[in-house]
Amino acid sequence: MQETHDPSAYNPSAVEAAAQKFWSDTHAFEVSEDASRAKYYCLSMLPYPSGALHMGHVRNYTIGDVISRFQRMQGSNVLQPMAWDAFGLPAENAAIKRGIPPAKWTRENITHMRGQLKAMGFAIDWSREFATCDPDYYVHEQRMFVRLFKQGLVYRKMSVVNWDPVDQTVLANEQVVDGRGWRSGAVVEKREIPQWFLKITAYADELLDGLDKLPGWPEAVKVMQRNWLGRSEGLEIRFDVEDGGAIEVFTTRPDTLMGATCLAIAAEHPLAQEAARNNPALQAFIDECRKGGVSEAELETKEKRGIETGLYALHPVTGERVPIWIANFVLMNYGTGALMAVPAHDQRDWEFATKYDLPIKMVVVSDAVRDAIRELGRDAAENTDAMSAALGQSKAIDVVEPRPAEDVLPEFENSIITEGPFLEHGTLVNSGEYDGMDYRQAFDALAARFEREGRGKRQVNWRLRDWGVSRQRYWGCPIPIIHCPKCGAVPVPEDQLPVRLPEDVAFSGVQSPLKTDPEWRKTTCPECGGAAMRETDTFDTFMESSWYYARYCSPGAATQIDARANYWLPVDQYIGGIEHAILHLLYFRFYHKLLRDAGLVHSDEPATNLLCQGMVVAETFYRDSGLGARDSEEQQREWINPADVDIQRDEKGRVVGAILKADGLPVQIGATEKMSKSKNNGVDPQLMIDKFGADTVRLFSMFASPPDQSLEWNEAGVEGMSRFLKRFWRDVTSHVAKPDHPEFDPAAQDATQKTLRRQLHETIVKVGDDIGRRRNFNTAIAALMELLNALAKFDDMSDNGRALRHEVLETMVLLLNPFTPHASHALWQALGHEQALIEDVPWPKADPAALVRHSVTLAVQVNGKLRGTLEAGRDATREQLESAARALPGVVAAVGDKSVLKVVVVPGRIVNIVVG
RNA sequence: GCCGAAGUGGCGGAAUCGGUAGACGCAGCGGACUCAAAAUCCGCCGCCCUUAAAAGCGUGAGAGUUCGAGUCUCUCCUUCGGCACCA
Repeated sequence: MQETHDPSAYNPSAVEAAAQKFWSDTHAFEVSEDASRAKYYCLSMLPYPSGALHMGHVRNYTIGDVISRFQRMQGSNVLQPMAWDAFGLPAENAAIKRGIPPAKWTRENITHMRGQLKAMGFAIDWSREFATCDPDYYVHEQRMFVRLFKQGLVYRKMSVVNWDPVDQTVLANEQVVDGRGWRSGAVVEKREIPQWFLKITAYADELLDGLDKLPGWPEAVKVMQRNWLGRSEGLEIRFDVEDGGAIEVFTTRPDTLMGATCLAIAAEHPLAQEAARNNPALQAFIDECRKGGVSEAELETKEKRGIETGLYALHPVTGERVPIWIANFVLMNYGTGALMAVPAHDQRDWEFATKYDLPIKMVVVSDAVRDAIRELGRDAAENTDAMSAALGQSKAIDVVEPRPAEDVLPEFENSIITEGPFLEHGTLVNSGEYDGMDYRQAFDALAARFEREGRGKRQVNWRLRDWGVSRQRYWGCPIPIIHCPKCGAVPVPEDQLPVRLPEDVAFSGVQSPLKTDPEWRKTTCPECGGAAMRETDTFDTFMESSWYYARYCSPGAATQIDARANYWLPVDQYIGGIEHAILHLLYFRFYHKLLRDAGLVHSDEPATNLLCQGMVVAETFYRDSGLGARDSEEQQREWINPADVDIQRDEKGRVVGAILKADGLPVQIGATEKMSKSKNNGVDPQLMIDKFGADTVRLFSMFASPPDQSLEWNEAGVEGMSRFLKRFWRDVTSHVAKPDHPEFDPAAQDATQKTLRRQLHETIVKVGDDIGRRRNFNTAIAALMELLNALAKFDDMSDNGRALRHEVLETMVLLLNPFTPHASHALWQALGHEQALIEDVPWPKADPAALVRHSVTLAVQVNGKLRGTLEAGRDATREQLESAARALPGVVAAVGDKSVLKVVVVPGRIVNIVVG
């Protein structure tokens, strides 16, 4: 390589190795509690050790590192830790595929990926590292579970899972593809098995209210969590069943009760089971409902189907007979597993009623319809137009002929809705004594009535369900429970924890070794001493990732966490993928409240600021592989890695095609998608580090897009970053090679020097604001590039000019440090500093005198269109600005002989002349 | 199906509080240097019409609010993330 011939050229691998060695030798990132300094806890979501670092990791941890190093330069005591989310399904899959035990596979991956993270130069305190599969870690999780068990926050109940009837195993939702098991291809069934649950619903109110105390979290995440929690106020109402028994329904719209034309119950509802006993058609329908997976996406996109049971309930107000149906869209685990269908006022009920020809009865109307009805009551014939208009608004039928109100009204009330339901709140009609009431009045009146009659009550329902933590898998934390035939489920006593997961197992099949090994589970009951069996299920891996952030703060503690945690917590900045917006971040918040209620932490929320990064995407390329036409589109394509493709362009630079480097023949260009194995569009960070150096990779991943948007990997763009760094390196090294110069003298500066120095100090302000407040790293880097471009045009070799160049370069080394810490470390030394940059060199401060501007450029518009610009003093009056604007040639031409109607003057920004 | 987000030049993106649309980078084009290439440096670069200038058009589509809309409101389209056992 040419660089090696020029000693002043930038050599990233040598620069980075030297900087990393220095940081490691000086333990630069190992921190401890120090009450005299402001703490800053910067946390990135811990990686799953899948084998190798991917670009998503690079992006995530670079964001965290930029913020960490920036905060350190602000004088904070910064903690940035790292660990491994080591339990999980992929290790089992790898074990099946390659015959390696999950523990071995996982630990080898960790070793490899740790080396890759170190090569990126992240300012991580490695002394706090752990893996969640370490018994030293999960023992605390087991203890916590036992404590919660004793507090009644843990319970066991039957719960539905995906069952593969061929492999005889439980499948994760991910392993169900189009309703079939991914390995066996068998149609998946729903099966109920006993599982352990954590009572997260006991904290539902607090999880909801807490969102209002998190101004540093993205609004989108808070909205998603709010909707997920799904608090709704309604009425629980009992419908008596004609031949005995009763069905409880929950509704948020009791005002539509008179419009209920059917009850729908879940297939798993006891009444459905009962009705099917002597009815083969019902049983067949229920069996049909058992087919397919349990994921909500699958259930909700299924065709809405139902079957009449032949049973009738009695309407709680009118006493009318209401048919009872079994419907596949009623969820047994939400509300009561039964609902009243009001087709006129609910989208799904409307579709169901239309499909099965059930009556649709309108009982709520809009204000416009209400007014029309009132008008009609006075004089029907003359108000048909108003009626039509109102009916149109409520999507109801047309009224053709003027007719008396007494004819029109009943028809209107019963016939509504050829297009769809009326979903808004309104005024009740066709509801007997409740006619004329609004939503709130009807709600209160019916609630009072049912509470008096003992037929119903006000009820707050949540969409949130308790957290099912049982997994029928091997590679996870064992659930510390012993099943005794006499004493039932008994928690493992403290002194017998941890229940260790055996790691030296033969893992060849789909079954968990814990379940197939007849010896492992044998134990004695802690209560009666009799023979008993261990629980063979393991925890959901979200259990481990729900409290790791707290463990970092108490390395080596004998308890789960100790007092040191309250120095660091809450996390000041949490960073991770937007895909974790709901589940992980909700469990994370929940577990923090559990730790708080155990007296271990003092805060209510685990993290004050949250940044959700977007995905890393890349172009895809493929060839049709010519398999059979019956195969799906995906299977017919052979995906080609972007590294193996050359792009072809026309003379304007537009992409016209792509060819495979190997054979020179064309390939198809696909969509730009998330990097994945299946689309073969992943770019290996290691190759990029080897080719360009970690600083360039860091710089590009921060420059290509703002952190919350998706990032498109593009190697030509990486080369651009490499050019910038090389240029900067050369500028600094050639500057320091020249003779010394005196201090910069502001009193002696000329106009060009003043302009450059103002840009320098504006850049200090902007970069600090972009990193510290806006978290827009791309624009911070753009501003630094602009400054370097300006410096390239500055060829002043006078003493003052050289002194200013020194100030610019030295400041840029510091401003770039969060992004390119290795190069900055080396260049700081090159600039002659004894002290290493990491040894708490502070962030530069802008000089207010350098920032002063004496004039501003204003845009001048005529009727909102730009017709010129105006250079004006900061203190110019509105009148001065207006007359100067009106004198501009472009303005004179645009105004012509039209009359000026209005002039809008916004000092410092714009003059807009409105003519007519 | 439900919840959330995003759509701006050939491409990634900028425009921070409703005030000059396209900063910065990539790609492309032209030039300098070189025996030549690479690297580097300089210049041009939204579309349309044009010798040029000027005008006109332009932020997914359609409407609205405003002196002024990429930005606010409504409707729609497309793409992406999540949907409780992938992590």
